[in-house]
Amino acid sequence: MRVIFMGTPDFSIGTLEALTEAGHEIVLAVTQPDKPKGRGKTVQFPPVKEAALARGIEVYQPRRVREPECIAYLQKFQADIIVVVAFGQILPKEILDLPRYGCVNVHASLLPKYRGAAPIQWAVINGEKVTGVTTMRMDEGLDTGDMILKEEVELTPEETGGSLFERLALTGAELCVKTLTAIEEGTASYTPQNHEAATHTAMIKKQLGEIDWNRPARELECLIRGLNPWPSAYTYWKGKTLKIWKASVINQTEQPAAFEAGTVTAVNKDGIMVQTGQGILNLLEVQPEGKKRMKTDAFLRGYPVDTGTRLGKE
RNA sequence: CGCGGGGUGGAGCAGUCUGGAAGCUCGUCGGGCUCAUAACCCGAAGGCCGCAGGUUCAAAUCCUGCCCCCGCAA
Repeated sequence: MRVIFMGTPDFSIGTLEALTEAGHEIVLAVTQPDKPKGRGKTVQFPPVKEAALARGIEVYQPRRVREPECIAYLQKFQADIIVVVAFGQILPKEILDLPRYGCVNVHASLLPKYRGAAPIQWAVINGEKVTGVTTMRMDEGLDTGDMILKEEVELTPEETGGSLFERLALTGAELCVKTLTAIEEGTASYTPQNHEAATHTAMIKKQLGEIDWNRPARELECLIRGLNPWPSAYTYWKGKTLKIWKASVINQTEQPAAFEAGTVTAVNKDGIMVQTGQGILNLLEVQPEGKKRMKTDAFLRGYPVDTGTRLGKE
């Protein structure tokens, strides 16, 4: 099929590649405009742009897709279908109705759960056991379209936002190819979502990673995994930020907390034990400001931490 | 030219301001003690102090340029 592909981050690339390999003709890749990023504020291409250019695919980066000239431009390509994977802009009805087969979206959750911006990370943060990918025929709502295919993926106990991201990107790519095949063959079925059961996720903000030690250790451990590798969970130590990359929950029976939340209760080769609102969290991998991430025992060589130290904002 | 921290034996750090013997906590190797140990004791190996140039009798330390890593911000 003649496909217009819309996407922006790394997550989208797998699908772009898979569609190409499946023999579809990507006639245009639409992605967000270049933005100054990183330390030197240098302008960088969105990942999808890089991938598209590497394959000789034309790239289009409209500020707003709903502008009339943008719609007119897209129309010229006479695409059979538009595939949208984490594009980052809302599509107006004019575009949704443009191609013969409409617009298909690959969403990284089991709809109708986790509609919205960051379904992958939220699934980890919330301690879900299972999540997945859903393809749907887009309508004007936010992830409200009729579902076409769905595939479940189980989370591992060590799952991080990053690892799940990679797995779902692969799953999504395969599922998207299957979806197009079904559409092309006329065998696709469209299942309306149960809107009553819908849940929504907010965009991940950096501040979400600031650890509130009053929360249960179990929740914090999920938060740490979900926000790894971006934007990471962190606390404060001696006035500087200390990122927490890996931690484990120490089983603690009904004993009442002997320390205030955020207090280091013990330090040894196994890690740094921190009192939380419920249970002890053992810090296994950390990163001081300006330094690389390191195992806790390495951290302790150069930065002695005493029992009783308080973590968090002063 | 967005702001800032850092590059010192295998790891993490101190030393740099106030130039003048390479240090700390570990790891590794050998030996000892011990029923035993991630414990303790003794000993050893391992560093062009990111790279290049400059100042100086003398540079990890001061000056100049470059490379690399990282935090914030976006």
